[in-house]
Amino acid sequence: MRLSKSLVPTLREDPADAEAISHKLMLRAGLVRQLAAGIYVWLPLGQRVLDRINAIIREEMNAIGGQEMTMPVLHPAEIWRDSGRWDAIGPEMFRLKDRNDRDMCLAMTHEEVIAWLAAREIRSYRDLPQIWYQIQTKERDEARPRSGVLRTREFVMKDSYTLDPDVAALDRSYAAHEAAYRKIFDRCGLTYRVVQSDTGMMGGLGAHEFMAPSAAGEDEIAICGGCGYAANVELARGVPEAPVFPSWTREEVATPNARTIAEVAAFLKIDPRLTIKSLLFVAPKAGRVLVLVRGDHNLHERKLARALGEEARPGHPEEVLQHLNAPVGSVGPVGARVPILADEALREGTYVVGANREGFHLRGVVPGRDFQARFVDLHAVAAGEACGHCGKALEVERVIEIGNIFKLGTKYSEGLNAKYLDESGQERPIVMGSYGIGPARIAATAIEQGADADGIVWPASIAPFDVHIVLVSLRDQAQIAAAESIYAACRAAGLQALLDDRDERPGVKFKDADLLGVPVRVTVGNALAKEGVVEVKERRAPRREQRVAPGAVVEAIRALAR
RNA sequence: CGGGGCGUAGCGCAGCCCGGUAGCGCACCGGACUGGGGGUCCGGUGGUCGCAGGUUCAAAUCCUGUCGCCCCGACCA
Repeated sequence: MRLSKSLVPTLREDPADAEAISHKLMLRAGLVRQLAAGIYVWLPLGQRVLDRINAIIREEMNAIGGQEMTMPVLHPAEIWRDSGRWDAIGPEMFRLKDRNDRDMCLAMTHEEVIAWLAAREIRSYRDLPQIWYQIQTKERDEARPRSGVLRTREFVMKDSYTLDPDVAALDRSYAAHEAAYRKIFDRCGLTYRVVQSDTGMMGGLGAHEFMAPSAAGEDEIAICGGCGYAANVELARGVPEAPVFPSWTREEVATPNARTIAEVAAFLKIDPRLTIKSLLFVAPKAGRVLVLVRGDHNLHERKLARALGEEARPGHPEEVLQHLNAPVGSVGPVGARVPILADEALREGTYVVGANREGFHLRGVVPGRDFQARFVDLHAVAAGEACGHCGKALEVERVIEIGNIFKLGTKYSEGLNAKYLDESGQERPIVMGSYGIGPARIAATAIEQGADADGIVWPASIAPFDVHIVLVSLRDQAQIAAAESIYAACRAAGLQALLDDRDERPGVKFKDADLLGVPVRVTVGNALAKEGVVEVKERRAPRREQRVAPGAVVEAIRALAR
């Protein structure tokens, strides 16, 4: 590709709207442009990166027997009603009506279509297993699109779906996907971990996520250096260190104007770990619940939802006053006339809690003796807590979710009547799995993990080009001739080549070359006239460089790649 | 949905508090010089100041409403 004739709109300055490194660089390097919140145009260079990522995905999916297909983006409501998700999903689904006033929606994902198709085409155990996949656009009206292409409302996703006769076969399909995913992310040059993840409110038989460490990530995982335990913090259990409990006798103490844990602890001159945080939640079915975590801990609302079996919302201050007869800052479990859910860290010990009386707390409260509660894991795991398996300290790391694998089970096959006849002629539901990868997230993650102060540093496997040829001066006929011959030679050798043949000053060209991050740069400049050589230099530190005759460039590039 | 911030030329920003000719840098166009890390000089093009109302002799500036975008949180089956 010739830069002089291409749309590669590089930006000298950071765009005002971008925060994440990958977001800034994808805009500056001319990979993408934003059309609206969470909706992006992929420009030619960005498209090339996506194409290479998708090619890798296709190879590895085909290698485990995956069959690619194309599915509709526009769906009838009917199949979503059959699975129960038409009503279960809220405003995140784009909904519309056709000219005959029929309910339609835009595809957020394709379990329903797969199950619909399986219901029609799969009859016998002889038809199983199957792996079907697609690389297609999905639409989700995200509450908050953010971080460039990391979280968008319209995005391309590789989704595959497995159809198996039973759970044992599902386990094999699942393992095949995990192995394929490792190959895909390895080939894309990413650093990542595989962690246990939440199966969510919709159930499922198990799930893992592929998580790439990055400051731009939206998720956190807990990892153990000792035994290798790794899980999303939505799920991760840590054992916090217990404080030394004083031998308090139970008594009411005045705590004027002390409402927050920090204020109460400071006023009583005690460790915040000796206090209990009491939060009123309201759930649709369970009703009001008082939720307790240790003073220094934060409630993880996802864990609460799992414990309750439904989503709960924090109670309003008026509700707290009405049901507990105390303002928010003085609420506690003793004498509370609502069910109590307490974090496991509170099983042992003696604590300070709100007295349900404004301006007072109770000191010396013993869970189990002074109030009854159901104990479950509720607190968000923090770095330094002990691993539940081996006792070593856990680390907490910010990550980007680049892929997930999920054992669905029979939820969708039952809803959409996808059944088969087994060897004994018995009708049974197909057991499904679903497996996603976000190609745009792979691109953004590669930038997050590889970029330096000068710009993008692409992994060679997914770079938009293999070689970036900088023709320094258009006024030197010898340079032009050499650059053209190198460009032709690279292409003949099967290398994707970008030729910077713009009439720009050298500094501009070098800056742009660094910004674009193509793995190898070939500079055709002064050294040609002086010494008859061009420079072949790698983008990634330590930026090794070779000076070779124009005819030896392809060989030199190959040598650098080794 | 809650909290915060921002909409002024293609991009990055100043001007707004205190109403009175719409500015700067980069980019772009023409010219000259220059030519290995975003070069210099000269001359230009380009803006209904997000939109709609209102106040005023006069609104980018004050008031009301509205739309859009970003960040934090909630949400992400």
